[in-house]
Amino acid sequence: MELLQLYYFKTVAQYEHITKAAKELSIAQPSLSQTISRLEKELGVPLFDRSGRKIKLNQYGRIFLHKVEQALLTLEEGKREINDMIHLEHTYITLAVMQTPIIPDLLREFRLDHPYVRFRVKQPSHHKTLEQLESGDIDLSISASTFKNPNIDWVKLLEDEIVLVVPIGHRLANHPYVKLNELNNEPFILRSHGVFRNLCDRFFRQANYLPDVAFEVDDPLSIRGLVKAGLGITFFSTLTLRTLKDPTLVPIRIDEPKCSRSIGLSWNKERYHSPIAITFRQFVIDYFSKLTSSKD
DNA sequence: GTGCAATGCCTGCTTCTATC
DNA sequence: GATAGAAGCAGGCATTGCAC
Repeated sequence: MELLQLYYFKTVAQYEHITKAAKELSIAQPSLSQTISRLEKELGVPLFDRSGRKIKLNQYGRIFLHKVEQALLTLEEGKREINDMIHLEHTYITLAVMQTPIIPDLLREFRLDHPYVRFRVKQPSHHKTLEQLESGDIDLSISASTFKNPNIDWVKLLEDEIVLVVPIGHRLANHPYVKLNELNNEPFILRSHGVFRNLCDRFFRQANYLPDVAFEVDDPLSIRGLVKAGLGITFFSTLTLRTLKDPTLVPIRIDEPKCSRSIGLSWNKERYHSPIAITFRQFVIDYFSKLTSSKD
């Protein structure tokens, strides 16, 4: 069995059409037909059901295709691993991150010691992040989400407290603590959708409190602007507030319910990770560990 | 009639083996 | 170790057979 046969089989399986697959592979159709026949002969079973002019992957073909894809992927990863060893200075790390101002600081610190590393930073949805972790399109994800997938490893980086934020001079600005259900129709400015909005809605449900959502905004900068303009109050994570360092925004801790989220690092343990991606992974864990201890 | 998969035969390349 | 011939194999062209 040869690698070429496997590439050819994969292409035919994708198209379920020998002529189109041959065109794709830039070889003659009879040649491809024979290659598939030889492969089937070697395996001792047909990989396709032939019906007239049509060929369709059968149960053996589907099982074999799955194994072939795994084998070809492993070889690709092997090539990538060797390439990484040769061209360390051109290594890319692809990162999915939540919207938080701490990420630029994290990347800046890492690049002080590793200036040759290039980053691709994405902000995909929860669903897309899982998809791309599975496919290996992203190396790591830093987010408040966890993924229900046995191949995805997750490490908690920190517990990020969520606080209420009011503008300076607000009637609540002098309160060290508040209870959510004691807010008395304060207008809220919230994200229109997404993970953080879902989190806020969960807090409201826990407090059995129906909020007056005056503004739903996509952009966090706009939320900040609206709060500063005195148009409402909002939730911020303490992590975000620490990096914002904005004296016109007053954080108030929420006494009830307990409002926080777990920020974690996720990666696909079944996929190949370049040495520099593994170095970065450990750097992120250490960075957040230091951040947590400095906060205490 | 047309389109498509399969077959037969040929060519060229690679690998193996024997010989020097 | 180098070289020449044999064998095996992949792929191309021409063609066939079959389904639509």
